[in-house]
Amino acid sequence: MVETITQSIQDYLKHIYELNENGGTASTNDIAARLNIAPASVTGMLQKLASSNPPLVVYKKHQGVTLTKSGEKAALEVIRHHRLLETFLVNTLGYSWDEVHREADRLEHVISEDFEARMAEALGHPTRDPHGELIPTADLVMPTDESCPLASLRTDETATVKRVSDDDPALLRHLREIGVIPEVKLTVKNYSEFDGNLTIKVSGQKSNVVLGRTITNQIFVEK
Amino acid sequence: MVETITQSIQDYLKHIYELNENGGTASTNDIAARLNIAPASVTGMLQKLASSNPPLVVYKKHQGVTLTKSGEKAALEVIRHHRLLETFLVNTLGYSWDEVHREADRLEHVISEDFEARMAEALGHPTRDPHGELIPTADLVMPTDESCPLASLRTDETATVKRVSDDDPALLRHLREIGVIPEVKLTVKNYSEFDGNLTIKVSGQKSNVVLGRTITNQIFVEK
DNA sequence: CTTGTAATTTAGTCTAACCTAAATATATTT
DNA sequence: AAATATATTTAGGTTAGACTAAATTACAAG
Repeated sequence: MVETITQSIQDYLKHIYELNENGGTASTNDIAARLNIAPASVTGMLQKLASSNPPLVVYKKHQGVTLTKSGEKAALEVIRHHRLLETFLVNTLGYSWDEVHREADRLEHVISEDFEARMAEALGHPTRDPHGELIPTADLVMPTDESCPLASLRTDETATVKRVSDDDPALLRHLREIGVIPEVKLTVKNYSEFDGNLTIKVSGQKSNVVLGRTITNQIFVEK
Repeated sequence: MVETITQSIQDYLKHIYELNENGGTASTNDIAARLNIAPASVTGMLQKLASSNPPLVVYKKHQGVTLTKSGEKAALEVIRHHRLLETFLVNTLGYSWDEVHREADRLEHVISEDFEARMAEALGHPTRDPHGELIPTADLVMPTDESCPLASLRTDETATVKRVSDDDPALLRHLREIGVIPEVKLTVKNYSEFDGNLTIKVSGQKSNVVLGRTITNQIFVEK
C-alpha cells in the first residue's frame, strides 16, 4: 500500500509532533487551531492517518493522537527541512529572524533530499536554527535539549541563551533589540518574588533589562 | 471576482507561454503532452482559464489558446521565478546544469515576491539563467532575444554561445564536456552540405568537434 | 466530395481535503 | 448525580483537478 504523504499530511504530522512534545497526546481541537481548519476536518484526517499503511498516528476516539514511529520520522523530515531552511534563508539571503517562518513553511514541503543535503553541507551541518531550535539529524533523530526556561533562574545565576520561542515575530524583534539571541551570555541581577520579574545583564549590552514571566518562559538557557 | 492562480494554473500558463513562443497558438494535445495529463483534462482547464475574471487565455474551440495580457504576466512571473531559481541553485548550492530543472519546477510556485527580490539582488540582477535563457525583468517584460541557431552559421563564421536548450539533461552534460556553455566563443571550421554537420572550434578547447543538425539547432549564438 | 484518421470536446466519475450542521460523547459544576 | 458546557464525531456537501469512454469536429487523401 504505502500511501503518499501529501503536503497537508506533512503539516498535520509536524503539528502533532510539536503538540506531543509538550502535552502528550494532541487533541483534535488543538490541531485544528494550529492548522486553522475546522475540527471536523481534523477528525477525518486523523482517521485516515491511523488507518493508512503503515499507520502514521495512534488514534483513539475522543482521546487525541500520538505519532507512530513512521509518523515521527515523517514529521522529523519536515521539521529538519523547516529548520535548515530558516538557517539558510538567514545566512544566505539576509532574511531577518522574524521573516523566515512563513517562507520556510511553504518551502519545507517541496525541497528534495538533495536540496536538504546541499543546504546542510553549505551551512556546515548546523545543530540549531536561528531561533536556537534543534535541527533533527540527517538520519532523523531529534537531539535532546538540555536547556531550561530563563524563568527558572534566580539572582546571581549565569547562563547562555540557547533558544527563543519563534511563534511571535514581535517578541523576536524585541529580543533582537535587547541583544537576547542564541549563544549570548547573561546574568540574573535580581529576582522579584512578587511578580516573577527578572532583572538581567545581557553580555555586550550597557544597561540591564527587566523581563516578565511571559517573556522569560519563552527564553531557554543552559547554565 | 479575481480567481486565485493555483499551482496547476501556473503550470498551464507557463507551458502555454512557451508553446506560443514557437508555434503561435498552443494546442490541447501539446499542452497535455507537456503536462503529462490527458487531453480531456486540458480542455476543461482551458475553458476555465478563458472564462475566469480576468480571462487568462483566449480560447476558440478546436483552435488552441493564446495568452491574454493577464495570462502572460502570470506566466512571466512563474518563468522569472524558475530562471532566477536555476541561477541561484547553481551559484549558491553548487547544483550542476542538468540537475536544477526539477528542483526549480517545484520551487517556482511557492517562493514569495520577497524571496524573488532577494535572489535577484544576491545574484546581481542576472539577465540569463545558467542555460542562457533570458530572465523576464522584475516588471515582467521578456527581453528580446537576438540569438540564432548555431545550425544557421557557415564556414569561417565566429559567434558567442548565448543559450542552450535545457530540456535534455544528457545533452547538457555532453555540451558541458565539450565546453559549449554560454558566453564561450566558437568558430565554424567546416559546414557539410550533405548532412548539415558543423565542425566547430570551441575557444579554450584543444580539438575540434563535429556536431549534427539535431544538436546545432538547440544551441543559440550571437555573431 | 466522401471517407478515414487524428485531434478535440462532452459527459460522467473519482479523490483529496476542506466545509457546515447536527448528533454524541466527555468533562465540569452545582 | 443531574445539568450544562465543551470537545469530538458523524453525515452530507463542495471544489479543484485529474481520469476514461464516447461523441464530435477538422483535416487530408483519394
